[in-house]
Amino acid sequence: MNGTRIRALLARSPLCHELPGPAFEAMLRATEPRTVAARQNLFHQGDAAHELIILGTGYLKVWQIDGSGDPTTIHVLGPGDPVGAVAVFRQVPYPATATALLDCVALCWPAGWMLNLMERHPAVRANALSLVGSRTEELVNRLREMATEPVGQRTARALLRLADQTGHAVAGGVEIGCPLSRQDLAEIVGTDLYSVSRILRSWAASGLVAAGRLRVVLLNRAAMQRIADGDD
Amino acid sequence: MNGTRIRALLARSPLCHELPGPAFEAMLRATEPRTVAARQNLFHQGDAAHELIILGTGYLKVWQIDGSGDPTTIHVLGPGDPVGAVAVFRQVPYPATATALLDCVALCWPAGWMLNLMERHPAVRANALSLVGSRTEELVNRLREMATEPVGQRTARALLRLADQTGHAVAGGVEIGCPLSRQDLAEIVGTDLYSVSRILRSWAASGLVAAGRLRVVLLNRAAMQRIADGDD
DNA sequence: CGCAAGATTGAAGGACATCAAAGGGCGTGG
DNA sequence: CCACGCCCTTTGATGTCCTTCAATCTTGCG
Repeated sequence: MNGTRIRALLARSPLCHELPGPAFEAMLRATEPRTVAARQNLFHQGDAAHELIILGTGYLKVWQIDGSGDPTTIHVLGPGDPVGAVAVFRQVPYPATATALLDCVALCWPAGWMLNLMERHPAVRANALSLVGSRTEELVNRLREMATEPVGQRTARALLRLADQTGHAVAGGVEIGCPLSRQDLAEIVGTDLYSVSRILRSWAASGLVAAGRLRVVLLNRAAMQRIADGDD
Repeated sequence: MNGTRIRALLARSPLCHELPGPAFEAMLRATEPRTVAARQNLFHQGDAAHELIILGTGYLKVWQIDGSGDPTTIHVLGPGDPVGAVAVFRQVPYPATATALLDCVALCWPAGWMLNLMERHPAVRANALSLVGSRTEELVNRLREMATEPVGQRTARALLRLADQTGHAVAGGVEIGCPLSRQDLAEIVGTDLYSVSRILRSWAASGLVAAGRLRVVLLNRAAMQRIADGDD
């Protein structure tokens, strides 16, 4: 990842919005890029939040494991997304584990450096607040869906979100941009891999999606949206 | 609610932590207390967030309704808790409805006044950030529980949270401090009132709780904690 | 006393998780 | 280059937890 691309990425990052020029340049100079191979962890649930991370390239999932060993995926994040920023700003340990779905480049800043920047530039804190706010809003939606909607509907929502976030156009539809197994999808939706497999299969049969190994292509967005909205 | 009590309440409020004395006094002077009768709404999903609210007395629930009319309770809030603060700071409409469970006194400040205070005092924004952060952490936990745990376990967790938050000691146990019907509990747990009724009844039979009309008393906290932890 | 709101209980059915087994792709190493 | 093995995926059978529907009971209050 070269300097020009990093600059462009950072300029679009929610944390740098309305950041004064000199502060932005300082961030650019201070970044410590780090590569993480697919399936490796960027950090682990319980680790001290030493550094602020903005994902440069690749995709990762942020997930938690509960008392009985059941994993749940909280977020899937892509280029430009801050990772674990809340923990850094609150100065608490990471509440979840971040695992690379693909080889990733992570832009890192030491936590102390970033807190210092925040003290000197209110815009950073304002951006952090608005970032956390929008994440919270999404979590509330997920919670409501989990509480009230059946598995099929939640799966449709997950695919639509992933398509918006990571999708790229292919012949006839939009392909989810990161490799997700049925198990991965199950951990996002809150079910098991068997249910996901059956649902995808039935949608494939009716031409809604094309499903392959670690791969899903959305073929009919409108119909998927209707399912997500509960208009079975 | 008299001035002394308001002062004490505000001093303990997470939003006022480390707020300079003069700013604190200004907040005290600027507050516009408002009473809200039980079952009335403080604000409604979609309303413009034109005031910041800190609950003075009483309890309220913050809830959303989904496309098919199914309600979900996001939070139960009590004295000292900010209500809808995220929407005010982000300057977006309230994403949920706040309904009083009891007669309430709400301390209100015009949104503009509060945003101005925030511009002048970084501590306010810092407090807002840490508040949203902790709410987010709780939401993530709720999401994980909703995704992986059975109804009984989630109900146990809800009762424990409510006891910690609103409970007061009574003969033999801790009584939940706000009146919640089986339907209310169901909307918190993510199930229906019939399941809640059956669960509470079976727990009452084994001496874990005492359940009455709009009333639950936790009689055996340790056993309830074991259920919440999945050690059936 | 009677009504209304809340709570309980039973019966029935369905959606979904679980268990078990077998069927593909893909990379790797022989 | 082929074959082996691993991981991902599919599919069937089975069971159960939970929702749904319907009816009755309880409690507090006007």
